[in-house]
Amino acid sequence: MPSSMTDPAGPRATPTPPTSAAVARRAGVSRATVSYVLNGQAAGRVGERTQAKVRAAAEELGYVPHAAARSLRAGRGSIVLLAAPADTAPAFGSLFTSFLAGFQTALHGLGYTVVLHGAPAAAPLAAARAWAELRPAAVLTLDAPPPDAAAVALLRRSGTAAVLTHGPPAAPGAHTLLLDQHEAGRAAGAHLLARGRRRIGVIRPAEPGLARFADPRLAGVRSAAAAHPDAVVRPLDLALTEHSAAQLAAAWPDLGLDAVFAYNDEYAMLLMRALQDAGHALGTAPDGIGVVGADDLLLGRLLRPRLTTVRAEIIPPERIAALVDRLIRTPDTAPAAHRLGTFAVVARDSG
Amino acid sequence: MPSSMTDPAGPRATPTPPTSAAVARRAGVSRATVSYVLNGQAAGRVGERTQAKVRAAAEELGYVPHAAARSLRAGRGSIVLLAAPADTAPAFGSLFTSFLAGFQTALHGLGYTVVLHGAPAAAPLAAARAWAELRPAAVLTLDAPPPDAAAVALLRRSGTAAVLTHGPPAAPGAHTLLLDQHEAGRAAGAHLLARGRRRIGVIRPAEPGLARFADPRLAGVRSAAAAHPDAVVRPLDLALTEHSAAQLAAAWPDLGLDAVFAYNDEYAMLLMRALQDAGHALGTAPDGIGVVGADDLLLGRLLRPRLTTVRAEIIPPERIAALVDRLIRTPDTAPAAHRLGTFAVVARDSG
DNA sequence: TTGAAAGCGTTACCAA
DNA sequence: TTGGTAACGCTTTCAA
Repeated sequence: MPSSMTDPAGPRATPTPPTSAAVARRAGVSRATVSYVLNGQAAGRVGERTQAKVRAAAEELGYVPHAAARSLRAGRGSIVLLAAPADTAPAFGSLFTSFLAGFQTALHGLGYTVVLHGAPAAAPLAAARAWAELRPAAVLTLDAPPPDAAAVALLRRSGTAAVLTHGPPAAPGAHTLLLDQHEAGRAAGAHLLARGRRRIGVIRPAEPGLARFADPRLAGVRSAAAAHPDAVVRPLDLALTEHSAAQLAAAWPDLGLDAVFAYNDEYAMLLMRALQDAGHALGTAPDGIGVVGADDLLLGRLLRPRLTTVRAEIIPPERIAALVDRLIRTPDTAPAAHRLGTFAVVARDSG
Repeated sequence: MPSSMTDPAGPRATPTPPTSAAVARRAGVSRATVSYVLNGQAAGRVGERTQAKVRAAAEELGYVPHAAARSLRAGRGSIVLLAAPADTAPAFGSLFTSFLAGFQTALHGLGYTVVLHGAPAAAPLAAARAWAELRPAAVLTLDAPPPDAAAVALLRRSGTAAVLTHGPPAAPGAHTLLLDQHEAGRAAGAHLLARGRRRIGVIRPAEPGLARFADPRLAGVRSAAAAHPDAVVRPLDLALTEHSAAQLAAAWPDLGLDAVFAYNDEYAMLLMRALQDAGHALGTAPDGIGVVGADDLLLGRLLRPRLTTVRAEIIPPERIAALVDRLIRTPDTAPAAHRLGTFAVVARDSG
């Protein structure tokens, strides 16, 4: 049976993938020469004819260098590890997806490989150990709780040049990418107060992963209200279901509130529908309930009244990628906080 | 200066992270013994006292094994590479985010590491080469266009046990995870036709990455309409902006349509709002325009009329992870198509 | 212009 | 019960 015969089941997994040694053998040169040619270090060292032979041999064999072997030898890897457990992703929502895509592409352009690690949030130290096995150049956690001092120390000692967390809070020894949710609440609260609202409800989503964002937002509203002696702030629990929203709407008259900060645009839409179905007026209508969402989704502009919302102005993922790259190159940079963005109110008709 | 003094700038990156050799030296044993102890192969080979010494030394040094060195030695890696370029993620939407989280967690539980590779969709062969450098156990592309025969062959030869693509179409030599968009269109079309609609518009999103899903959906509606000689199907271009929707709504009377399949719930919401603002009735109202969306988002239940939608019943990510694991273990399984799920209409009031 | 050899961190075989 | 040693695939210094 001729070896050139095609396997009808398609290409099979070769027991041993081609190595640079195989290329060298086929081209009749040494492994060193192969390395020089294939890494562009051949100028003035290897003859033209030899280079051509090497390239041809590599091509014919379908040779692809082995990244692990290379970085083992080089002593430094090019992995940027993104730690984002399963229950975090929904919390970040569609913003997360698009951020991830841009961030990933930017890092790729800088020569890094992004590894997504969805460790089921175990003990911080155990998680850090699992990450450290990959010898990442940088670790970026979107996780809560953030790594503690011991976890950061373990990573640093195992060669991780930069550890970044998404905060607040700040993790000791790590850089912090700061997006202050408190500020979102403060902006929403200040806006409603300036519009004359004084009895403000604040939605606390029932989804557990969101408490991390919701609590500081509530505190932000409270801090805005502190300037007005007659202002009242009241937390309201709400799950992302029609049933939960109907319950809240039914209880509304007893709450005596004139406005609500709905955590985000989706909760806002859900609540607005339930309030309207229960016969309440919204926005600037007489006795209308003021509603403010967050995230500035398209749907907010399609609602009636149009939804006032708090928008996060996030710095572009390319800049964050560049920051990570810089921190990797200067591993001894003192840990600091880096502002990820700010919040601004987009005023429409609902509040 | 005592070496136990804490560095005020936090733990610094050690020039050389601790290796198993360092642990051996500290414990006064050989590297082999360390390996046995730390991998649980020590039963009946290494004395209790020695084991304790080794563990203590590893702990004190903060030793963490080097995954790349390990898999180099083992000859097989545990990476599952997920190829999803930046412009694909938005196309999959929030469904993608939640799928990704579940899939990732499931694979992690099976001992794999998920690597996200957002190669800016270059030539298929170049992309395959970049993937092959990581020597992944499996490659799963969500990418369009799918890898061609040469790309698949390159991966297989470099040791990738399983290559999976998301289709249709099927890629030669690769397994296919099948989610037939044609069926979604057929289901929507059949539903509208059964409700007596005959002049059906089909939204074609302007976003380029979506054509891949939109075109088969359109074809599906057409195939459903083929059974009705008097049925008309007409593609309608729409971007995800209020302006674009307003344009389409303004042109509506000239189109002479009585129903529309809006690609998904977001486009449906956008279009419904624009049609309502232009004075058109929707759903079962007299002369109401029938609207069908897709994805069964919460927002569809909040619209008025409530949105009829096509829902994908996707098999759970754990099952897909198990499939990938099985294919890795039996690398010579003949390429086949695996159904990812089916589509069903959720009938509400809009169409 | 090319090749030989060392070494990155691991594990597994074989000898002591 | 333990240790020496080779090998995984690659790059780079040094010598020819």
